[in-house]
Amino acid sequence: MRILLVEDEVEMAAALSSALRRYDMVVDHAPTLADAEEAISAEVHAAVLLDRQLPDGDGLKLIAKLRARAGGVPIIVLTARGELADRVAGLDSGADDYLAKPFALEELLARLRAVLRRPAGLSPDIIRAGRIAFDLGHREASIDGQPFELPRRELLVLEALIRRMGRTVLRSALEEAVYNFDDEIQSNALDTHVSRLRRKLAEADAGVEIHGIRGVGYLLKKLS
Amino acid sequence: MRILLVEDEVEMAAALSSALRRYDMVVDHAPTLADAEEAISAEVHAAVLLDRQLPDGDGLKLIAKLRARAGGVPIIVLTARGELADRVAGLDSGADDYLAKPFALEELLARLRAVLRRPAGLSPDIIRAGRIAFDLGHREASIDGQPFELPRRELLVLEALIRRMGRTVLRSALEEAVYNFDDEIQSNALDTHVSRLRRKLAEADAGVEIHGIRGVGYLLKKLS
DNA sequence: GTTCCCGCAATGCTGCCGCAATGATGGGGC
DNA sequence: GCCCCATCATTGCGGCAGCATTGCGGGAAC
Repeated sequence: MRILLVEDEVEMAAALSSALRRYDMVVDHAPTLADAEEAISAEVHAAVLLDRQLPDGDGLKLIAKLRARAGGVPIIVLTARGELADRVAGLDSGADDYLAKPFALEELLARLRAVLRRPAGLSPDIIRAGRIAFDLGHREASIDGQPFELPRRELLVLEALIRRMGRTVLRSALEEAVYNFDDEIQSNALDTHVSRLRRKLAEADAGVEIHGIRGVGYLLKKLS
Repeated sequence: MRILLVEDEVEMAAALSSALRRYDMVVDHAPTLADAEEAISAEVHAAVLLDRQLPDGDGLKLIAKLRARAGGVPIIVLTARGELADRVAGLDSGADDYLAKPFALEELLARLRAVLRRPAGLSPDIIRAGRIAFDLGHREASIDGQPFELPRRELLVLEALIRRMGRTVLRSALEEAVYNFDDEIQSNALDTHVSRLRRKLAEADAGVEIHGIRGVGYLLKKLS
């Protein structure tokens, strides 16, 4: 289990390194953003511990590169800035967890365990299909950077379909994605949403189409 | 996006529900462990928000069941107990994140976003045969990653056969797999489905063939 | 007040599915 | 071997369930 530790303070780095090694992890230590970039191109890591305050910039800048190069590496951001706004920014920038200094070593280890438990190969935050980009984090669709606004239910349909792009989505699964337990439905309301979404996708020339499979469900397909 | 909220305090539950709904999530609310168990057996949720202090026990007890029944559901534990030991216990028991009350709604939403960014439920139940992959969870077949679309009945035949790959499936067993009790059939309808499925398997060059065994049933065979 | 989402119902249509007819195949009896 | 019959395979066809689409009205949000 190889971990990348991006941290400039020598004492902190030494303490973390030895602690992680005690748990049978291999630690690569990078004191700067530049070192970190070199490290991620040379090795594949099981997780990244990332300090925000580094001599050559904010650690968050590294996240995009990590996502691009090694898609699903779990990232835990370490920082002295414990304010709520910062914590939200950390998570929203794509990190998997966020820990404010000072923290107990034990807690870091627990969070690391939690993050490593997750299945390997995370999907990206933004799914692209045809000319559509769907931002799962902020739940919004766009076409060529222009926001593609949809009513709530149609957005839910699109999200469910795009998450399983090119694969069938059972009709029942779609219903569950769109409707609540206590939402009672006695009509073909779902069909109408699919239909209206179809029309909008076509009008916007989105480059995808919704394909219905009789008796089974739907699937989202790239247009050839 | 369907969320299960396990929380007994009515005010807290109401606040969370409305907040989540404002972000276009579909919320099932369970005030007790018993309700929660019922909910997870009835539905598949994209994530679970779990309070620890419930009228009928510690919320952590639910985690094992969630893992057993719906493998990869992200779980966020909510609790008033903010002590370190508790937080570590929460994460180590299999939760994906842990949030101590009181927490800012914004932070919960950010953590939920982080956790939902992960791939939607990897279904481990995929059977491969020849060039075909059959996803039991999603009831879909694919060839070389391309969806292999089939009408419902033919899909059911394929599923029954592929589940017993290389072994004979009694004609009666096939009938049960494809038809309900109250479906009355008086013809060779099953044969027609087998036949049509055969043709499609051959056309798609699926690498398997359906072998008929006179007086007994059928079996699915790899092509040499 | 105005806008627009959403559920409902009516309509037309597509293609699945059951049926039956015909052809093919295999196994047993002699 | 040869024939015969039971069983299976295949194909065309028609009915109808399920899907697609559209207009409408209630109601929520602003």
